[in-house]
Amino acid sequence: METALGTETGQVRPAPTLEMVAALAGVSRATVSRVVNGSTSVAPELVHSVEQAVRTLNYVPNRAARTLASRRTYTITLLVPESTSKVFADPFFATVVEGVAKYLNSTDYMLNMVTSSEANPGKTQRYLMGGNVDGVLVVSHHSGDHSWEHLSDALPIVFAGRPLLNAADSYYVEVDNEEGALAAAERLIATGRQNIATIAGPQDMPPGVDRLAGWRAGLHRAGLNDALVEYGDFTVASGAVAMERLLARGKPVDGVFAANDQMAAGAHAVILKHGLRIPEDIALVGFDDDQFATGVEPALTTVHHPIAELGEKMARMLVELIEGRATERVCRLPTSLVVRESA
Amino acid sequence: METALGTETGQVRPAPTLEMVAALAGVSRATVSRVVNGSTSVAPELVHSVEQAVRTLNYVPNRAARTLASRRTYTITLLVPESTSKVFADPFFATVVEGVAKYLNSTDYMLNMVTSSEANPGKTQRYLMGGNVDGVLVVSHHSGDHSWEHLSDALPIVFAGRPLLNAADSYYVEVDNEEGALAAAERLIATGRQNIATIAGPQDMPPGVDRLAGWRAGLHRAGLNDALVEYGDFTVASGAVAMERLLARGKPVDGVFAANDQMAAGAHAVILKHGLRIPEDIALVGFDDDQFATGVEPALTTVHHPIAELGEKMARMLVELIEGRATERVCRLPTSLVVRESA
DNA sequence: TTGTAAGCGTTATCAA
DNA sequence: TTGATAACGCTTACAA
Repeated sequence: METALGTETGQVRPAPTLEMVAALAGVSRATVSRVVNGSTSVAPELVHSVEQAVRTLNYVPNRAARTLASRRTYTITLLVPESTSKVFADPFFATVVEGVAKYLNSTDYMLNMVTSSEANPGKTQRYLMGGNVDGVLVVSHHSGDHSWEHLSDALPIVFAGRPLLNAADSYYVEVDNEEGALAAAERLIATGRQNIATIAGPQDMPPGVDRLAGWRAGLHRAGLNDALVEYGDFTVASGAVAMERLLARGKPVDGVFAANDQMAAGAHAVILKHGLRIPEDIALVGFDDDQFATGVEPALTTVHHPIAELGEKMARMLVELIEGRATERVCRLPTSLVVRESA
Repeated sequence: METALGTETGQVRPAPTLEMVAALAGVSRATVSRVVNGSTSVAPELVHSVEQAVRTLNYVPNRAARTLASRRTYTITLLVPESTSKVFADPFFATVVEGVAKYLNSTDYMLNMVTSSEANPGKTQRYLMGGNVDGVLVVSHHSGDHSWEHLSDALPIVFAGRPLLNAADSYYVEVDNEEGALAAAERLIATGRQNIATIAGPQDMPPGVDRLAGWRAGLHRAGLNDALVEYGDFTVASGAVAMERLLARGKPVDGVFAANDQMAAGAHAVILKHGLRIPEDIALVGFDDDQFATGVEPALTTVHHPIAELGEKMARMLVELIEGRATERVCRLPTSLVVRESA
């Protein structure tokens, strides 16, 4: 019968086992295991014949058996905070995953995604703590969810971005926000601006804090006043509102650094709406170098945020942690200024 | 020493085993296993005491052991075609994943992502065929990559969208493209349009074909001429070009159905550029209901494509297949017309 | 309905 | 350097 029953879909031939390889190569299973795992202490000729056997049998080790015996899973979990069920649509998240996947592809580790489900809050926890995973990657961009920071007691774990809590003993990768913001301020200064404002991000998020600090540092170096500060929440709308407030102060403004491109885009629209020119009247620099930077006209000069690299680096650090190799606890990725038309 | 060496980060207490549960509950391991797996033939009181023990021990089954013994992995792979390393940034893909993850969260299955790496073409294949996975989900949106269609001989596999090859014996979920396009045409007709054009998608992709057919069906029912057809490749730019050609024909056009919102957005810009009004002079209907539909002004009337549901349904079908429960071979999701301003 | 015991395919320990 | 052999934690006949 040609129904939809899945019964017939199982593997046709059972996968070859280590034992079959051993038989074919005329050695013990232990030796095959050694060869497969790259142990050095095997005679070259045996290595050769084992490899031969592996190839002709098309042998591939059974992960479950290997995990059971070695107590290593070769699995890395990407933990997706439930808060945003829309995370996947977030280009930041997507790009981090891309980087993670890219690096992991060069290793033996598999990536598995778990979204901590609202339906079953403890399930994720038990899964992670239950020895089903070698390590965890946490990506909670611009979010207040820090519920997983304690996990690090039980499992190697690397965060995307400096965690709010326990930053002192967490492993994480972040972009050098302060340096990037400094470069942005310096660009504004280099183009001759004297009255430079910033639209800062939330001060309860590390990127918000660091980017403001970088901007301040730049202005101080040039001996400029750093009083022109308005705050937003990283959304386009908040950037527009902040820009309106900046203009409403009645003080001269000829340069603005927005702490991300979305807020810059909001400011951008407001500036034009007021009949001012970019960059002639007001120069504008953003941060992130995402689609919002090129989605406006004139396009934004901005600070490039190497997101895919961040993902790659996270994965690399986690693997090093898992394998007990020394690794730095925090990695700060360099930024670069992308000069377009707005400044 | 407080170095970065991962050695110290392992689990503190070893996870409780089935055997410990059995001891605590005063039954055999077999009985615990039966209870944990929901087997019916266990005395209620034993069920109770086992569940109690499970809870107090916070027992969670070891996946590797379970897999090894049962030869079932409880793992589903999301296969990401290598062609696009940027898939993750594709909102279609992201939304499908969201739906998949949502459904899988209600099951025992874990989701694991593999991007078939260019570096190691056979690796993915061996992994999938090596009994490491119970089933595969393939998402290759708008892509010509059909390299995995043969996998279905060895493994349950469900496709997102009707596969180009072997559609007759593949399992897949697709939106009802034809019905959606028909509804779009009918909307145009209902608003009194007489000269209705379409910007069709590539005719070597099922959605391209089906949406054109649906549009034709609508026009035929109303006794209208279906000669106004131009083709695009689902990009904004191609939509603009197609619209220019439509206008250049010199024939009256008062309604346009674009086979996706991106092409509609391209057409949208061209129509306005020609000094024509939307919808007064030309009514415009898109397909997909994505960000491009609301990103233009006036916003697009369009056909809603339930992408997250598509992901959910795919996962559900795959699990049914894996577990040998009957499931339909193809699922066609209904669409709905979203009326905004453009028609 | 319950328990016993034999695997499942590796890795790891320990002798040789 | 190599090979027996005992785990690893669970499922599943088969017996009771």
